[in-house]
Amino acid sequence: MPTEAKSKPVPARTRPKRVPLTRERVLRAGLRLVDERGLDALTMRALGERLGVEAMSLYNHVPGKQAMRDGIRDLLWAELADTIEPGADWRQTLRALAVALRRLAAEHPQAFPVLLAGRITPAPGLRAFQAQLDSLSAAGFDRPQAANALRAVFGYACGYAMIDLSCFSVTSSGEPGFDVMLALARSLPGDLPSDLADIAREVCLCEPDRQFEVGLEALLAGLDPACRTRKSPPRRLS
Amino acid sequence: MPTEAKSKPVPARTRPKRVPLTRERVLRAGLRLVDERGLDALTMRALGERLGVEAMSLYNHVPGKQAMRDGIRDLLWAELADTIEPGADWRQTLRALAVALRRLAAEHPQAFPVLLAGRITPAPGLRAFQAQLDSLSAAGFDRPQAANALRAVFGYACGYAMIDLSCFSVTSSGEPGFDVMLALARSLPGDLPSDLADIAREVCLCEPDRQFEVGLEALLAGLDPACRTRKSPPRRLS
DNA sequence: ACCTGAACACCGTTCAAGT
DNA sequence: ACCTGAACACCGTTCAAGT
Repeated sequence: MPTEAKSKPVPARTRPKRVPLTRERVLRAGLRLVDERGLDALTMRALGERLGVEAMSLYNHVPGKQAMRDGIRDLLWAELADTIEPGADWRQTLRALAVALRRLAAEHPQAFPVLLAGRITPAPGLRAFQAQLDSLSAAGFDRPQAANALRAVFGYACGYAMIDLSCFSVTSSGEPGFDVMLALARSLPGDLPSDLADIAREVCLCEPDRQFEVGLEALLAGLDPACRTRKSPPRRLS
Repeated sequence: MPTEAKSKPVPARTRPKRVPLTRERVLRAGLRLVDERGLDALTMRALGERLGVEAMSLYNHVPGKQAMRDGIRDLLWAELADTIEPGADWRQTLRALAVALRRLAAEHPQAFPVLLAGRITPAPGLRAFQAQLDSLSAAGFDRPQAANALRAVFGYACGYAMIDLSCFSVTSSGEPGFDVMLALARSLPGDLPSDLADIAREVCLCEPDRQFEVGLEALLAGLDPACRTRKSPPRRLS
């Protein structure tokens, strides 16, 4: 750029460039704030400070705090939708939804609960649901069956992920390492009877990654419409 | 009682009797407040008013607001534990846990999310888990298998219940009545493309009560240790 | 022992004023 | 068009003071 140092003096202080605020930027900073310091730390003033601006400026881009929470929720839904990779058959498609949900929870441990806070699923989520339902329809599910299967898998994955969060806040990776044991021990209240502490350990230290899939496969098998037409599953002897 | 109007004058105004405040009473009023007006409405001042007392008095019974939320969470766990009716075999036991969870969500639509808010399950919940694990052990599950089955069913029921809450905030009972359709239509944002509105209707209006059990039975079938020892489920032809 | 009034720091939100 | 200062009502919490 030859015309660089021409017209304006550009006073030596190359100030932070004044990146303009925008709804998108505000919401994204809000999500980061929640992820790092928890939902209670999401404060107009704290968020303003993080963006180098007074709290009142945020109202130029987001109508209020409730709207900000809704916006953050929409960000999560969008991230979920972008993360689902379409599968070849209905099983793959539902599996992809389930693992995307659990990955979302792992990446936003503190923000994840707001995903389900609203009363209705926002548009990006509905679009993802649409793709799921279409895949199920193509595989021979009628529409109500498809909606049911979607609900069941979505619920399973969500609930499993939330339990991960309340047990494995430290780490959600494979082996029950020594550090996890230690962190768990520290987080148990001191006055807990030792038999109950054992229970807590048992429930927390099973292999969540593998077992998540065991349960998921069980669910998928049970949702197969080919299985559900026959009334009693056991083999006939004739 | 013959000695009734004896010693004290009992001045005509039979005042509200001054029921003494207590930790239990404070927490229970807090739960009711959350159920009626939402988690954001849980305020020391509002709760004090409801109890006929200034906000600061609450600190004599509960150390602070976070402790109050924890206490409310413990109330929910206790109610869950009291609501589970022990079953004859492991299937019945897990079923009972699942339906108790979903009933809890239906009875405390606004408070239910705080059940999973904490980092660790409180004692009444652990005791319920203990009973579940014992039942599973007795049925031939080894301990890790038992913990896995518990996690899977708990997660499924929780997640399913949360979806109920975000769809059926109006009513969660059987038939998709006209009022539900109406309420749903009202809660959909006006600018939602009509094909996405159709998706929302499909997902919300399936028969959640019946389908909850379909998914649950599928899961239970898949968790049966008798099924999981064989590697590939399809029948052998020999 | 339990409740209260006054006080402090902090929060969401509004609005007139700046540029 | 976007940001700010001052202001208001409300919140959590502390503490000395009442009974």
